[in-house]
Amino acid sequence: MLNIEKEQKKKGTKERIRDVAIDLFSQKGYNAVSIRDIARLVKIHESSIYSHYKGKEDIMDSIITSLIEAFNIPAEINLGILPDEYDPQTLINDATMPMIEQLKNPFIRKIMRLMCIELYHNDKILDFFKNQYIEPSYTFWSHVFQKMMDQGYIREYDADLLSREFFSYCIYLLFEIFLFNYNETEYNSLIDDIMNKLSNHIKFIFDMIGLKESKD
Amino acid sequence: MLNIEKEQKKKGTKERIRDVAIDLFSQKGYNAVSIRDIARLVKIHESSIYSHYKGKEDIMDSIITSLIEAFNIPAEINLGILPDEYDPQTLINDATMPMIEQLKNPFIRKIMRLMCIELYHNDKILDFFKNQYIEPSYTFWSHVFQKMMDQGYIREYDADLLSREFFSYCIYLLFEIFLFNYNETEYNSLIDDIMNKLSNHIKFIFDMIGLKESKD
DNA sequence: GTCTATAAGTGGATAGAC
DNA sequence: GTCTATCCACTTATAGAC
Repeated sequence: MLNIEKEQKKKGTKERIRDVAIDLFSQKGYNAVSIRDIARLVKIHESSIYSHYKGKEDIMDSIITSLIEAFNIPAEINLGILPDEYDPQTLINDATMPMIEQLKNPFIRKIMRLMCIELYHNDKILDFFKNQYIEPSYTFWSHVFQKMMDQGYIREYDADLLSREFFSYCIYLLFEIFLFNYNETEYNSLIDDIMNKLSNHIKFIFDMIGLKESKD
Repeated sequence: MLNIEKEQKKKGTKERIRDVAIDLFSQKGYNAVSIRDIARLVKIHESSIYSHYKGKEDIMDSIITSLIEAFNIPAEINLGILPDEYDPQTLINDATMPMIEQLKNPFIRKIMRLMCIELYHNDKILDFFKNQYIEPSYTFWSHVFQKMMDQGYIREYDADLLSREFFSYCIYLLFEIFLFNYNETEYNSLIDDIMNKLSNHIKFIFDMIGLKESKD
């Protein structure tokens, strides 16, 4: 029992260190934050951090693991989630909603912001972003558009190009939010703004690629 | 005469410091580079740097001035450069060519990379990027598309939205190049890749917004 | 303008008492 | 597991000799 208590206390501090580190790293960037800054906010001595982590980089590695878990992207794309009969616009809305939902979670916001900020400086983040986030998304959307074409919902067009046209804008929005329009205190209006822009983008794509008049 | 010689020598060192700083900052980021790193490469003592700049931040400020000068964006948009009769695709190509040309200049590449990397960490860069680069570009392209509509080259559509659809992708490409696909040693194939993607994007926009069959 | 010398501070990290 | 004490490498920056 006493061991379990100790274990929980230990685990608690370790997580507090990680959470404070996420706060600081996502605000100031990895390089601008010191072990001492973290220790000060956790309210333990800086040397105590080394009882939980090997060092500063070890904390960052632990955060990156959280990042990967938070996104939890399946290795293989499950296209079974796409019903055979479905209104394209609704489908896209449903598929982009998780992105909006993620933005409402402050932990995810911090961790996404950290990802954007440290993308260039951290090889592990870069690898995750390129190979586990961007690339599978392009593949996913390519399949979605191909399916829509096969079912006659949209005009025939290169599915990979369509996927790029659609999803590149989503990544652009990611950078717009976290690199050059970030305001944690007003994230509600920020989310409204993003939803509005995303909605306009989807509207544009379907105004252009939809069947409408041209089918007759 | 002797004064001029001294002046030139002084100016030479000052510029060498700035150039080395651009190299290092754009590779490692501002925080990861020390005055000593710069002095070592310029082959002067670190203290000598303070004869030319007030300190590290002063060097960065000087670089930001170069950045602003390099882009040299006019305060007011000159739509006179747009001829009245012009093939839309060619017009867009001509207007995007300067972007490609800029990428061929190694100095501009470094300074753009630095801009992307330090966007979040540096308020002056952020201000330049948002207010002097992004915003005027959106306005410019909005006017271009409006003019095309007025002349009947493209379908009627919200010009601001079209501008966003077109130019957001350009900014996305900027980040793709400098944040997550950068390779200075193979920048030739990189430029080919960018030209290809940009060309596909322009093709997409005009496949969608062009008159073609629908006018008949 | 460049150097030496040095100040004064911050950084990450470890040893050992409790 | 947390603390005190300490190390030492590295940082920006200045004063003053040449």
